[in-house]
Amino acid sequence: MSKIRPLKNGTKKEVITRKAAALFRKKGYSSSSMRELAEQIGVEAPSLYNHIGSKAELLNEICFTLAQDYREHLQLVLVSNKKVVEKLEEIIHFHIQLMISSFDAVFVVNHEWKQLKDPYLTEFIAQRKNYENQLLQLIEDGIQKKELKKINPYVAVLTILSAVRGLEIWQRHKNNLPAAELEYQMIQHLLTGIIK
Amino acid sequence: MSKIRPLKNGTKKEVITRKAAALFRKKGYSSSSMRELAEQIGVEAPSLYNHIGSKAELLNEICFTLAQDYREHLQLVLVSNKKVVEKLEEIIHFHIQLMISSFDAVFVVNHEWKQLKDPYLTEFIAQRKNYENQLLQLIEDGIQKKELKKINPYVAVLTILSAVRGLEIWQRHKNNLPAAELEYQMIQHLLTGIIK
DNA sequence: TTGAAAAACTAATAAGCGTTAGTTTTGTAA
DNA sequence: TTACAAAACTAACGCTTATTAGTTTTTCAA
Repeated sequence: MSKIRPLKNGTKKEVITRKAAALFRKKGYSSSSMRELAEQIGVEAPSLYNHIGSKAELLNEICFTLAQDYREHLQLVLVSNKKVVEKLEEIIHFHIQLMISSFDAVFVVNHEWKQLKDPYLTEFIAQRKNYENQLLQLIEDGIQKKELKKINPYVAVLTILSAVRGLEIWQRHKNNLPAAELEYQMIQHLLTGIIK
Repeated sequence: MSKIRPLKNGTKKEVITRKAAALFRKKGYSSSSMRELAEQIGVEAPSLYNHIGSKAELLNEICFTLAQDYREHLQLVLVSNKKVVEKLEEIIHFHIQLMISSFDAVFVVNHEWKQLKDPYLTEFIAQRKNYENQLLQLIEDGIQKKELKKINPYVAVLTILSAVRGLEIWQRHKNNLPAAELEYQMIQHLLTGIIK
């Protein structure tokens, strides 16, 4: 067999991680075997261990790399001088873009984070809770500034996060609907409702 | 060990299925072992097979029992003489109620349906597609009757289904927010938006 | 061309899996 | 009390798992 060929600008470990994300998405983390992952790459399973430490490490990598993307973007938006509604639009936009550009990873993080082992599991939950809390504050800010209705901020965060998360279904369906149109429609729905 | 005691109005198989749903929710289907399930019930693993056929059968049972609940309720709502908006409210209401009354099962169906084996997997996907299509028609009906804005019906269905599905997070957080309040707020958000 | 490092290979291990076989215990009705 | 059926038990099978050990091949710079 030939050696694992790294893509341009990608270490071998990154290639393995990317393929792992794709496999984990299709079959789930626990149902994916290292043998199967190796086969996807064109190598025998033990060869993977020249580049990675363990199967669990792959999941850690996938989860925390993506979590950092989310956190960094949120910080950027929050410190900007925009209106609350514009900030919300930007956040939703980013979630949709990430769903498109990193579908496998987004899906795996959403579905398989529970398979993380401590201390990673605890850390992941803490980071996510923090993200939710920052969104909560943003919504409360919008209500206080009278940009938003007097809604329950917790439910608003829940609804928005759930909706963007649900985009995986749209991705899965390989729909004809273009991303820009989807994004516009979903933002409209979440911000202004559907009743005439 | 003592025999498996059926609850009032519950066969032994139902007890096992209920415990399985709880275990599958906490650990995922593939990461749950029959030995662990047996331990939860207070019995040795092989004893389970006096009551069930296989591990896969448990997942089938969980998925299709719940799917039938959804389908039956949708039929009931669709044939009623209500306005489209009222029908939507009722559907959202039912999803929330089911999330409360059958949290384990709802969660397992949402997360583990992929682990179904054919022909059950194919049948499940078909049923879900059918459910989505009926919702789509309802939304289109609402637009035509000018009850709803001229939105993209597909995105509306996606957003609504995703939002109610995301209620698992609310359930998980063991929040103080009462179900009735959550339900009212979420319906308001989904139907009328959050912008003032 | 050589030599060292990187990365592939084969073989194997220990643990865990769902499940079956065969046996013993338990519950119940006659 | 007896007898039958239900349901528990122990032991084990065949398979898959992630991972390690040890060896060979490949790559690449000197």
